[in-house]
Amino acid sequence: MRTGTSQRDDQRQTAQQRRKELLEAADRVVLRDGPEASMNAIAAEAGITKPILYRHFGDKGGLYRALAKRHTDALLASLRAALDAPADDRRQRVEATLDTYLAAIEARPQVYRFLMHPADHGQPEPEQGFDVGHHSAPLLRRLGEELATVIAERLELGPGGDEVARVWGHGIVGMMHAAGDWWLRDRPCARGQLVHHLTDLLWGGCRWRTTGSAHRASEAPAAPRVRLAARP
Amino acid sequence: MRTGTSQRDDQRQTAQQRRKELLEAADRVVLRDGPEASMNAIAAEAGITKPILYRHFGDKGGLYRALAKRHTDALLASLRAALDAPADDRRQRVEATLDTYLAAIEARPQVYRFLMHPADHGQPEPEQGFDVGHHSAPLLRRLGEELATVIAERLELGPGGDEVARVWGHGIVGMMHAAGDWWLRDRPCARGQLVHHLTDLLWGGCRWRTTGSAHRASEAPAAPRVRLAARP
DNA sequence: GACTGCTGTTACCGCAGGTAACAAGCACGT
DNA sequence: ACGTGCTTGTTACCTGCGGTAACAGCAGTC
Repeated sequence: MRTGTSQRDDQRQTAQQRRKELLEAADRVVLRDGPEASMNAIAAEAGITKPILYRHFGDKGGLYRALAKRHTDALLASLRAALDAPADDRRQRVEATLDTYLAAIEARPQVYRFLMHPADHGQPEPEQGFDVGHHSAPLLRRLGEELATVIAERLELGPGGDEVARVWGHGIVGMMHAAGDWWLRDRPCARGQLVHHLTDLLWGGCRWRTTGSAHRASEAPAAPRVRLAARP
Repeated sequence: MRTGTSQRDDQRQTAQQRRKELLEAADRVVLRDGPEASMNAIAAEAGITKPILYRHFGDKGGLYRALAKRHTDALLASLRAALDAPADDRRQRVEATLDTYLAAIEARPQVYRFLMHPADHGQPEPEQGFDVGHHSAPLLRRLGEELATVIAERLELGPGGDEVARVWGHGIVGMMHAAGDWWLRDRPCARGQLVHHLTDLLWGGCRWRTTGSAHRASEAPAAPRVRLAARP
């Protein structure tokens, strides 16, 4: 066994390499055909047959998990960078982070679709694909938890602050996701606009400026004006 | 054959009635077996066979769409009620709405799972089910648009306000959804707590109280203290 | 040469969604 | 009475998917 560098290591290395190749092939297929790509298609793209895929990744979930991890890690890294980047104030940092996320999903919507809605049962029905929906994906969880720790670090929330931070983390991530998802489809405005609107919301936008129809006019003390005019 | 209950009566019923019965049967199955219920199972529960289901609903998506519409409409109605209910201030109304949503998904998680993540491929793997995710479902879109109109009505946002309202609508709904999804699984706190934390967030919570680690200490002017201690 | 561990294959299973094709009951217009 | 047509139901099948034997080569090691 232990003789020299050995065949075992070589084998493992080639196995890793092979795995990487397979992942890249899978990536290509998923990006081309969408998340509903079949194992057969992926195997064909890789120039092999199904059982090999299963030997490497166990089952379809395993493959998709591995595939998702790469993209998730990449996205998370850039988000962390934006979150840690120097900025004049927190608002700028928040805007930068939101913008990073939105830029990512804008640049590679296919990847985004795969990470978020991998179960879309194909686009044979380009109509009002009801899809019966699907749900939020572990990526969102990871993002939520990640953001929660950052919030807990950065804001001093006192006792019970961890709980608050987690709620806020998941809430903010959900806001970002839903708004991004909707924006990506309807494209109602420029990215920068969306970022500003979302930051306004996070900055308590829906707190001020009540209309007369509400019971008490304004409970906002010295409300810092909401910015909503179009910006250059 | 196998008249079972009452074939004669069934025969007399109109297509609409039959459809309703089928939907109710499907509902039962989905609530029992989860969203991955097969057409065969649903047909069996209804005491008939597959082709009939297909005649009534076209395909599985049609059935699920019809099924989802009922629950969606119901949920939406109660949300609208909460949103329109009399309250002392807007914060109370927001809290009531959030609480209504969370109470609904808490009371009937199966329905919620069906509406939001109907594609969950079963729970044969209670482990770290990566699931590869799924996505947000039209219900969220509908909620987002709905809330957007309410926001546009209730807050006077000036020119371009409709755009802001839509962004906020979808953002808030996403926040609610993601936080609820996470909360429903981890149950880290009582529902009321979650509601308060989320409202704090919406009220601009993440704006104040920066820690020293950040670059500039505090840009919050006369920060109204964030409420986060446990409340009765 | 026998053994091991990897690569790869073909051929199959079970089950899902979905679709003929055909059989029965009832309502008619003649 | 009769056929015609509609609806409701059936059985039996197709396709394609995820997943799994079982077997065939081809290293290097003892």
